[in-house]
Amino acid sequence: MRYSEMFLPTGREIPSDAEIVSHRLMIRAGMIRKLTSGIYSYLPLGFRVIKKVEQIVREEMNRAGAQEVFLPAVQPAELWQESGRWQQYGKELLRFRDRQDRECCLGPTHEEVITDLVRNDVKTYRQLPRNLYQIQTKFRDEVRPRFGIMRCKEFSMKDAYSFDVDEKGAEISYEKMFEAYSRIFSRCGLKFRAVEADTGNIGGSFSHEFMVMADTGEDALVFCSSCDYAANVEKAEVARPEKKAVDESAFSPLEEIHTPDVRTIEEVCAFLDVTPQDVVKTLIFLVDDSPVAVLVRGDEEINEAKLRSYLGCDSLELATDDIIYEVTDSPRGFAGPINIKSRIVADYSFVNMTNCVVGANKEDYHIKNANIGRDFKVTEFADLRLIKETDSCPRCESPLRFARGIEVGHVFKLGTKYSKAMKATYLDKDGKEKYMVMGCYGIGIGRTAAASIEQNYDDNGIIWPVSIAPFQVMITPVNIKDEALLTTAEKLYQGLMDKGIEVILDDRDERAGVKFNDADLIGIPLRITVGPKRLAEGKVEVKIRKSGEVEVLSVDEAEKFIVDWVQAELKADG
RNA sequence: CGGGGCGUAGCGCAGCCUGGUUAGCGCACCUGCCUUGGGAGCAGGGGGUCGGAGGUUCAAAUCCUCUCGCCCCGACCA
Repeated sequence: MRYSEMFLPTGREIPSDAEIVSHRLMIRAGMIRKLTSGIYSYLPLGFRVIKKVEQIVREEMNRAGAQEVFLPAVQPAELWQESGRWQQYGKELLRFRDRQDRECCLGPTHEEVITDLVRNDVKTYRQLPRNLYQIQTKFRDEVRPRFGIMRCKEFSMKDAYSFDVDEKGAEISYEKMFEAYSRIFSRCGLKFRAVEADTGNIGGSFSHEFMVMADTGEDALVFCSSCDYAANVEKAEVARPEKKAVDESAFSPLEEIHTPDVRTIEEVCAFLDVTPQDVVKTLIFLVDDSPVAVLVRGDEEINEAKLRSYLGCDSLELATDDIIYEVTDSPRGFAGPINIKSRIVADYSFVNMTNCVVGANKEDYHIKNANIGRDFKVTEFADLRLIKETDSCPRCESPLRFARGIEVGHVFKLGTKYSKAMKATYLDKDGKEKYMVMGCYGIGIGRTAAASIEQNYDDNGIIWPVSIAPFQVMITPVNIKDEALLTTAEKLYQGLMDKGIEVILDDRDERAGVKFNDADLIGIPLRITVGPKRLAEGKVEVKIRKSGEVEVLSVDEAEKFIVDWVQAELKADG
């Protein structure tokens, strides 16, 4: 392409509403523009990157035996009612009515549609396994879109769905996708890790997230320093501590203490001169409309994802003051397990606590020397707390490392969650009707592109890996009014295009500095500078964006160098 | 949904507190000259419902009320 003919509005100013590097650079490089909150247009340069990512995804999905389909964005409510998610999904699901007053939604994901499709056309084990995927616009009405296209409402996602005859088959499908994903993100030039993850809204038994390592990532991750355990902190397990023998003779007598206006753990510790390890934190949650008291040691935090998963509930939120009053006969800040009017579940951190401080369920009072068994009963213990730096690996007990990441892909073992709800069955060899076993697999296309920028940039702009670069080469004649320079640049331009190289000829009547800065900003991997000094010797310069290395070559040598270099880079990523 | 901030030219901002010529600056844009290896210089020029509505006033970008939008923090969430 000739730069002079391109729609490529680059900018020098840093957009004031962009917080993270990828967002700023995508705006400045003329890749995207915001239409409204969480909704973006892709300009030609940005769209080329998207297409590159999509192509890599297609190639690897096809290689893994998946087949591409294209499902509707608008979906009828009935399907979602069948799966139960019409109620569960919450406000992120954009619902509306058509002119016949039928309830519809914009698809945030496509389990329902694909399951409906497959149940109608797959009847026998002979038609299984199958894996279908699509690359399509999803709509999720995010509470707070942010970071440009990193978390937006309308976005392009590759979603794949596998259908198998049994768990064993589903396991194989899952492994194939896991491998395909690893290849995809490697080819996109990303440094990533797969981590165990919570299954959230999608459900199912087990999942891995593919995380691009970046400090600006929204997810916190934990890794074992010696074994290969890696997990999202919202999923990370904490080992159950050994239950110590209880010595009831060491129990001190219960003591109710007046603690006016003392509510938080810090206030309790200061007032009673104890440590957070001595205090029981009692949190009241509203779980599918009934209250549940959750106990955790005072220095620990509840992990709501784990709690949600343990309780198997649709909705979970911290209780309002009204509910707290109902359950504890007191305002917020004085809840405790003794005589509380709700179900109690406790985190493992609570197992070995003795003579602890608890709320009295009475305004302005706490109780000292509370003991499980003697003073109250707890029958449910579970791993409910957030992992922290001082914890050790739940698998091998080695020290842990923490880091942040961007979730670019997520693979799920769904089991029969959707096939049961929506009666997706097949007949096995014995003529018996069985539920298909499903998996689903997503990749955020735009997010993958943005994540690449988070990992590859410098003060001057983006540094694309060749595999997803919008163009591979930029030719920069330093002065287009110099006939010799322009002629040489044109010759290179034609020659490289003939060899299948994607190239921009910067034929603008701009000063060299402007062109260099734009080339760096939009991150083209190679730049050929055609200038008078070198051309006098019949040479041009080829500069490698990522290393800054410069090769001085004749025109023919430059062509060959570039073709070879591009091939080598593509091979290295693949 | 709670807390905070911001809406003035394509972008980045000043002016508002303390109302008063024709609403400014930088970048970008157009014309001409000049210049051409890391965002040049000079001269001239175009572009504004000051987010919107209502109100106060002789007079509103400025004060008041309502409203819409955007951003950040939290809550929430693949």
